[in-house]
Amino acid sequence: MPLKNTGTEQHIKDTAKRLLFAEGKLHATTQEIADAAGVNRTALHYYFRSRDLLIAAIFQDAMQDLSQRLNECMISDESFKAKTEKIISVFLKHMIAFPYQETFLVTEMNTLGKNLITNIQSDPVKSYLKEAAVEMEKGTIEKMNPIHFLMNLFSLLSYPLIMAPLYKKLFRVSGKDFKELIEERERLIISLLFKQ
Amino acid sequence: MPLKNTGTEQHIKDTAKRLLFAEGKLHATTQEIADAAGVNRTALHYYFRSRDLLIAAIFQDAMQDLSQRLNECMISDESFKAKTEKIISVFLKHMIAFPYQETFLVTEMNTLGKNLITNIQSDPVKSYLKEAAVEMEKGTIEKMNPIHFLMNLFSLLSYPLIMAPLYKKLFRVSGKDFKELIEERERLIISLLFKQ
DNA sequence: TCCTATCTTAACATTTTTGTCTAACAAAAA
DNA sequence: TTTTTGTTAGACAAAAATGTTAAGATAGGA
Repeated sequence: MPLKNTGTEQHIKDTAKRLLFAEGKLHATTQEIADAAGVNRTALHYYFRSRDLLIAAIFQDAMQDLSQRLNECMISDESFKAKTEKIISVFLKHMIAFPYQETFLVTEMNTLGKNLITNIQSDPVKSYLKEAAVEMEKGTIEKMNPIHFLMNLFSLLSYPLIMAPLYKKLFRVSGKDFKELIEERERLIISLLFKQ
Repeated sequence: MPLKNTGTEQHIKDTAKRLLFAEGKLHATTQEIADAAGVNRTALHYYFRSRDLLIAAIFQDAMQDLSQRLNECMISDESFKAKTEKIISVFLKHMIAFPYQETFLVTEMNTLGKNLITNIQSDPVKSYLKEAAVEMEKGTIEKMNPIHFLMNLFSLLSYPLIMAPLYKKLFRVSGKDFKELIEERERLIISLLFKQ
């Protein structure tokens, strides 16, 4: 709780978030982060004491942010399909902004991540899964373990963005064309998951 | 090219592959790799000169291995659906054995990966994509940019395994149950991608 | 005006890791 | 038996990165 809030602490966090989760420089050193933020390296220690604490802070921020917005989608008062469309929209925006956040999570799961993951609320997810089961009974989506439905949804959303740098090379697609491909997926995923 | 082939070089590679790509210890030090292989750290330098060269070697091996098997599926003499089933089977086996290899690729794309990716043959992929387009005309799969079809396929295959540690916690599923879930996906993915 | 939180500069200690070198040794090959 | 090969052991140099500390500078608030 700083008395004079100069915004430097937040600026450092934002910069670190951009470097790691947007640009994919997962091994960025404290020096690189400080340089990118235009502050002295000691300022990082002044605010966060250690690199690990800074990283933990930005990861927690990002997860908090995303999971809250997803929870809002999941417990909203709309139809299952409308909810799913919102989830897709929210998640896709997040993935476009921070494509490396999930990769970071996977690589650091064994070390930093352990505690952070347990913070994820699972109640909204459970209620969303229940609704999926109802839809399966109604026949609007194919019958399967609802967990499969969720895995399918997030697979189709996340993976192409995680692999974007590879796919651009492999398919020889420009950044602009790839962006268009990704945008197309919003309705493609819906039409793949829903029968009607 | 050792005169007496004692298998130590291969053993080191296999161990490194297991540590990094199977167990996900992507930051394993030369000491840790040597210990896991039961050899002296000097032996690593004796065979590979540097950590980077060792890593590059195992990554190239693994990519070579996988892409060759996938290419065989893609250019085989079977129906499109049969090919796709084989691709799923081959890729799933690989992902189960080395779930962290793709994550490693993503994190190291900017440094080591640059050269390695260009080695990927894209001709079999191109011919597979053409066949997909034919199937779309026939109506056996939904009409879309064939690149979407391929992205969908690999998304549905890869992502759940990349995220396995997270999903197990999130859904509170045991390793055994999760393995069953993954095995179910083999036919689930087919039924999702093919209309008939 | 004085104080204090914010932030810089600079120097330095520490740790971690990589990579190198040399000596030694066992076992197979010549 | 001698040589070569594969491998260990130990010591060490060098680099990279983190973290600490002390000494200011500066500006806004009391």
